[in-house]
Amino acid sequence: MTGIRLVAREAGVSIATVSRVLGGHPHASDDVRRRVLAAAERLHYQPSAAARGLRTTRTMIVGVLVPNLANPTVVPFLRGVQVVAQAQGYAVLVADGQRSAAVERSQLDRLYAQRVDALVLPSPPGDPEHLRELQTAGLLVADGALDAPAAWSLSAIEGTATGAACEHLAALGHHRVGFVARATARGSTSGARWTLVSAACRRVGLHVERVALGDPSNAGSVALGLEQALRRGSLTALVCATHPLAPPLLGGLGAAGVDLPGACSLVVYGDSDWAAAYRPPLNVIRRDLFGVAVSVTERVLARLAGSAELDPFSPPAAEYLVRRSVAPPRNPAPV
Amino acid sequence: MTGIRLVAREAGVSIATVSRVLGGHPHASDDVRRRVLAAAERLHYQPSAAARGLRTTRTMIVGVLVPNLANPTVVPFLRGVQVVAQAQGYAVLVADGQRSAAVERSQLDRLYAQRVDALVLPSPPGDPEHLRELQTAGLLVADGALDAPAAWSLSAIEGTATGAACEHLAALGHHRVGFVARATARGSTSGARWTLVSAACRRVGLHVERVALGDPSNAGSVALGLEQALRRGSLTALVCATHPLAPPLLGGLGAAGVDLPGACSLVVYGDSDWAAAYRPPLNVIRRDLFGVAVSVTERVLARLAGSAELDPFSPPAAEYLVRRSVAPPRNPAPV
DNA sequence: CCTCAGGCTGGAAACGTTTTCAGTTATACT
DNA sequence: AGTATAACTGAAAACGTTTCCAGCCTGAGG
Repeated sequence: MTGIRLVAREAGVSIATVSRVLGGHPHASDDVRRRVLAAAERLHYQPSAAARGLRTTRTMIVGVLVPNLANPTVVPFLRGVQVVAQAQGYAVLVADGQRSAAVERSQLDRLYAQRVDALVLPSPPGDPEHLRELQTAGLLVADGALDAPAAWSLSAIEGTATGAACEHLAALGHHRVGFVARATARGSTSGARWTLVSAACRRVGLHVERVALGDPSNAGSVALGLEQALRRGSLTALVCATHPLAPPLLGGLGAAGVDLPGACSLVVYGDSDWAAAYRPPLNVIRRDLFGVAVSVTERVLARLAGSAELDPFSPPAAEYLVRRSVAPPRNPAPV
Repeated sequence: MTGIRLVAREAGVSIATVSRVLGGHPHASDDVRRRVLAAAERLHYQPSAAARGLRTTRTMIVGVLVPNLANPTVVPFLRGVQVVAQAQGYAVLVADGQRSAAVERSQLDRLYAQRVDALVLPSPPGDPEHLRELQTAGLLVADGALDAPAAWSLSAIEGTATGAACEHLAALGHHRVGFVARATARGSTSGARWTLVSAACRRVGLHVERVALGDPSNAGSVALGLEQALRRGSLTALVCATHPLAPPLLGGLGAAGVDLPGACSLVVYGDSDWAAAYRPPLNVIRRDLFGVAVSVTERVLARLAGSAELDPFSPPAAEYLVRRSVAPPRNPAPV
């Protein structure tokens, strides 16, 4: 004898009654209600989510699939999902794509097998086709995750901020800037940003070239590579393609003895507490990922609750924050 | 007609057979096996985890309860749990205590309701009693989460590293150090570390006093408070109680124009990429939270799989990493 | 040719809920 | 007082699996 049946016996009623009073449904005499509540309390009864889910086809779980948990950037997003899910009584199942489209697919399948009530993603998945299949199979997918080219694309979100940053650089007299990304830039993010940056630079008459960061775990090699790149390209400013790349980049700069922002200005994509506290405080292009997660999750849960169709969500634009890591170049090139 | 039944019809067999071949059980003719596999594939069949869990009493979910998701410290832990869980076919349910014992309790209940196969925590919960109840109710709790006073306590893990840091400070000629924590130090972590630090300081003959960091979001006020505290106490070194506190602390130091490490040395609890790349690189006391998460999760899953009882796990000791944020005091106090 | 064994297969129960439907009792009218 | 209505309660079905058990069929050995 287990679960609800045990409570029923303890309270001297039927399981139907127990279910009703615990479910807050009407039609239960005060006497019975008291007895049931007491019994449930005494037995520490917690209805099995599996059984309930089976019956109701509602699991009260929202799934999150992140491309790569090792990237701290996703944490604010995760937290945003957490707070609204938790507030509305949902649990959160986190799956990690581990940078691999294959892993991502298998995780998607797992999420689907768990019949999560809704799925939210911080960015479009590597394999949109697969996701679309699951969606037609009934998976409720949050806003935008499928429509990369639309409002969600980085170009829409980070376009103007990127433009502002490049204008800033140009206005101060910079002429040649480097775009720092991993040597093997497999992330779609880096790629999209490269497009953004090169377009913006062209617009304001800045020369831009890619600078590969070697093995980020080896400060010495990073320093060497960086130094050469700066000299060879006579670059006076750097744009860091992703936030996690900033620490190794800064480490390399430090090891190479490059003065920041004197010898080289820096703008990095993504913000964080430490970026604001760095010496000098870093100029960044910031997205409010927490806010986005909150809105998106709220919206998908509302849709789940059957609220009317809402107009498509457009995430807030990123902003360019000027702090102290950008300065005029030491030797302005002649016009 | 749904789920397995649909597949069964499509393949022209009974649901029992479908279940068997999909479950990899023996006794299935090649012909049937092929048909079933094909049908399952065609229909994108994914068994409902709820139904399966109901029947097998295994949910293939491991729960993680973190005290506060906003603290980036937990991310490596989370990731550790993720990689081993994922590798062994488990999904991960993340619950956030949001710094509140009450929330934590309700989240624990939710986790229990979901019948997670195992629960792992980065640190003992605020209300061990409640957890213990759930444990007797059948929740499998990972190593150590319940026995705060034993091997898991911070004093066991961070004791010697703390000692090393204090000795280092003393050896360089420091006499008076400040312990920086939030004004309202509600976290048990800060408290435990204060005990640790004051004991270690006493042992090596260092004076130590608490320094409250005002509102971390206001760099000006932090700077002011810090400056006063340093002067009034004639402190020449600071220990930062928690990692998330370091950025505001550094920001304040910067705003106050305090030279690091010239005018003031600094040791912070917890490590991260940026701490190593800071200028100067920070001396830290580091725990390998990722490694701990991996071991702990592996162990609890092994236990779940019915492997023999293992000897209790003792997490690896923290280490004191000396980088460049500690230097001799500018004006060594007279002996 | 008959029997027996053993490999395959299907029927049906069970897992713990929620919910419908019908039944029972009490209450309020006429 | 009789009846209709409402309030409350319980029996039972259903959700989608897994698994036990029994039955069937095939092949082999006598």
